[in-house]
Amino acid sequence: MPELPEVETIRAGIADHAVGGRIESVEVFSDRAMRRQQGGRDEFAALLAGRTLTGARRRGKFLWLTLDHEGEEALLIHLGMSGQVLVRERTDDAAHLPAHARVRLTLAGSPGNTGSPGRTVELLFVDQRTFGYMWAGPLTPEGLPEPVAHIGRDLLDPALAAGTADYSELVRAIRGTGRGIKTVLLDQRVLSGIGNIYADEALWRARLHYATPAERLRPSRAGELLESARDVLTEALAAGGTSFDALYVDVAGDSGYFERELAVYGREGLPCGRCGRAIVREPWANRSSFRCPACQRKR
DNA sequence: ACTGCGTCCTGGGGGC
DNA sequence: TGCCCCCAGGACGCAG
Repeated sequence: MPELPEVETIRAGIADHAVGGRIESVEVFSDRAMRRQQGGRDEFAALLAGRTLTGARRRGKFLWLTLDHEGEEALLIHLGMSGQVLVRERTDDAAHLPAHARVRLTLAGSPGNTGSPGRTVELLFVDQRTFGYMWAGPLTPEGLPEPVAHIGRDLLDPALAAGTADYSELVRAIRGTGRGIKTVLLDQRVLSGIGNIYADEALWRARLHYATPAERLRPSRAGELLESARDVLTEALAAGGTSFDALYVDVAGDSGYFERELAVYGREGLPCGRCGRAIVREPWANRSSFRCPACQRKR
């Protein structure tokens, strides 16, 4: 399930294997993947045709590829819960497209920084559960695609290094609400990139119960939680992301290896790595939360 | 203004 | 063995 580390892995893969390519054709197989595009698939295709991919950027779970005439327009990708991006040699046989292929871009020119110029590759957006989408359109003056304009910075953004003004503002924002701390961690407007898996992992590291009212955290405690979250994201990124059922793969089709590092998520009944108590799974906001009942008490 | 809940979707797996 | 229901979840829209 793609959260920040998985999306960053994909961003880096696209930078290596697709940026520099010129979009020769755009094939949209699913209107649902175009649901954020006002003008639908025709507008999407018209905007992209002939453009060259100049860079791959990310904020939280949002990934976008800048287009030539830098600073003006971009191709946005959100992976939802099951989205993948595959970049591979172009195949003519449409029957060999993966199941759930939603969009295919054919890239010519000089795609990637490792291959030889003149080859042709395809960038496939594959998404079984269809919560993901693509969108093409203008960048705001801040350099963000319009659907990203309201999304907060993420913990790998240098602007959120500990001690910066933005970091202090983030701590204030977190403590400025009585909502449960996990709800705040998942609010992409406050802080982006964290989903259900890494929220539970960060809370375990910080020994916090998910329902703790955010306003009850002292600034130092909020800071500890943020550093726990930053650590878990960084470690997961180093491992290439988390994968459970092959729904997530990187651009080459390889799965991540962070699953084995998880302390609580998906580990109901297994011993806590700190105290040995059995991890519990509890219904939370129409989903599940995993925690150690001893290390993360409700107080 | 702010919060929280329902909704979209698919296929794998468990239970009967 | 077969069928049905549940479950996973990101982000947004809407109700209160």
